[in-house]
Amino acid sequence: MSVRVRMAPSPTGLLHIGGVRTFLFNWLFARKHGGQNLLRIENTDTSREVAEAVDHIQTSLLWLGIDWDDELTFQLDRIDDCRRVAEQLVAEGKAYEDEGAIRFRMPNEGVTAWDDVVRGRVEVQNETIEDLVLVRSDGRPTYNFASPMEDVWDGITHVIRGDDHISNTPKQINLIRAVAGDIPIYAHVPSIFGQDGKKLSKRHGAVGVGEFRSAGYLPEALVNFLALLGWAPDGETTIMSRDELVERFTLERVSASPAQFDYAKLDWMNGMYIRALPPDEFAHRLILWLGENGYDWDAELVRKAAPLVQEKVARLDEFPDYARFLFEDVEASVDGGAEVVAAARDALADLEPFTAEAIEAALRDVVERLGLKPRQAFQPIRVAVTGSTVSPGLFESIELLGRETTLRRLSSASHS
RNA sequence: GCCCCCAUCGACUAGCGGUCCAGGUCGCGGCCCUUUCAAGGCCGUAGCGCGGGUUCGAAUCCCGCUGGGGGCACCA
Repeated sequence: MSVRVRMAPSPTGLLHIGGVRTFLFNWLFARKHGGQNLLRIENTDTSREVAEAVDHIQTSLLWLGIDWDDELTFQLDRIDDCRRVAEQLVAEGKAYEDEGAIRFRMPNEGVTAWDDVVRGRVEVQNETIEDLVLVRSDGRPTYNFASPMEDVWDGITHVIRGDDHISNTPKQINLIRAVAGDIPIYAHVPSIFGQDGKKLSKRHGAVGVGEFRSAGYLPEALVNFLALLGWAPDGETTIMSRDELVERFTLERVSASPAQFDYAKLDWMNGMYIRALPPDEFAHRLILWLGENGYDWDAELVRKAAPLVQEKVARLDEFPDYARFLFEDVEASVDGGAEVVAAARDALADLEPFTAEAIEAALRDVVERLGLKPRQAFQPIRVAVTGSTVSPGLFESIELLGRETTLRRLSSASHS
C-alpha cells in the first residue's frame, strides 16, 4: 500500500515553527516512500482572515520547499458528509442525541491501544474516555469527528502529528472502528520548547516562518535544523542536503522526548549554508532579501559587496550593518589617529591602479614609514572610511567605495 | 483531582546489557591565524534526575519517586 500522509494546519495568522517541523516530518516520510503528502486546512469558517492565512501557509511551506500533492482541501467542505455519518451512527445506535448535539458512545470497558511509531504501545482504559460530541447543537461537526473522518476519506495511511493529540487518538480510533474505516498508523512527534524549556512563544524570538525569513535564514538551513530537532540519522551527521534528509529519514528514529529550540545553533548552521553558497548565488539571495525587507540598494553594488561579507555573516540581515557604508553616508569621526588617516589620504590620492592589492601596498607603506603597528594604524583608517570599528576587509572595502568617496571621508576624519 | 506522554553534557543528540571511566555537533573557555569582526585550525569544559530491583554485568530492562509536558470542551 502506498503511503499517504497529510499536513493539517489550522488557518491562524502565523505558521508556527513547531507545526512546520511536524509538517516537515510528514513531507520527508512521504517523499522517502514515494507516497503522497496532502495539505488539508482544518477550518471552521470562511472569513477573509482564513483566506489570508491559507495563503500565508502555502507561501511559507513553499518557501521551505515543503510541497504537497493534489489540491488542498478544507474541512468545512465536508461538513455535510460528516453530518450524514453522524446520522447513520445514530441510526445504528452507536451515537445518540444529547440536548441537540450528537454524541458518540465510547466503549465502557476494555482498553483502546495502538502501536505508536515513535512511542511504542499506548494503552488507554476505555472507562476514562467520555462520549465524544460529533456534531454541535448548531450542526457543525467537531474537530475530533471531522479530522478522523477526513483521514478515512483521504485514505491516510500514517497520521504524523504533534503529541498534544495523543489523548485524542483513542477517541478517534473508536470512531473510525465504528464507521468501519481503516485505522491509520500513528506517529506522535514531540513538541518544541523555547530556550527556557517553556512552550515556544513570541518572547523567544522568531516563531513564525515569516519571521525566520525576514531574519535572513536560508530555507535549506532552517529545514536542516528543524529536521534535527527530534530526529537524528546517527548522532554524527549534522549538515545534510534535502536529498540526504529524504533518503535517511525514518519515523522510527524520531525521538519521543521534546526538544528545545536553540537559536545559536540555527545561526551557526545558517552560517555554514551561507558560506557554502556559490558567490553568485549568495549575492542573488542577498538582493532578494534586501528587496523583501525595504532596502532599495543598488543591486550591482550589492553583487560586488557580497563576497566581502559572505565569510562573516550568519544571517542575511547582518549584511546591512557590514555594508551600509557603501550605500549611505557615514559619520566618520576618529578619535586619535588623525596623522595616519591624513597620510593614508595622501597615499591614495593619486594611486594607480585603485585596486585592493595596490591600496594594501600603499597603506602598508604608510604604516611602515610612520613606524606603527598594523593593528594601530588600520583601525583609524577603517573607522574613517566605514564609520565603524567592524567592517569587511579594509582594502577591498576602499576599492569598492571608490577613490572619490574614500578621499572625502579620509579628509573629513583627519580634520575632525 | 483523573488520564496519557517524556527524562544522557547548558542545548540538539548517539547509545537499543559487556566494545562507554559515555561519542558527535552547537555553545562556552584557551591557543593559533589575523588590518577590525567573523570564518578557519588546534586543545579543553561539561552529562546518564533519585531510589529500589533483575543480571556475572545497566546509561541501556522492570518498579517507585521526583521533575517537566499534554489532555480531561458543543477549541482545533
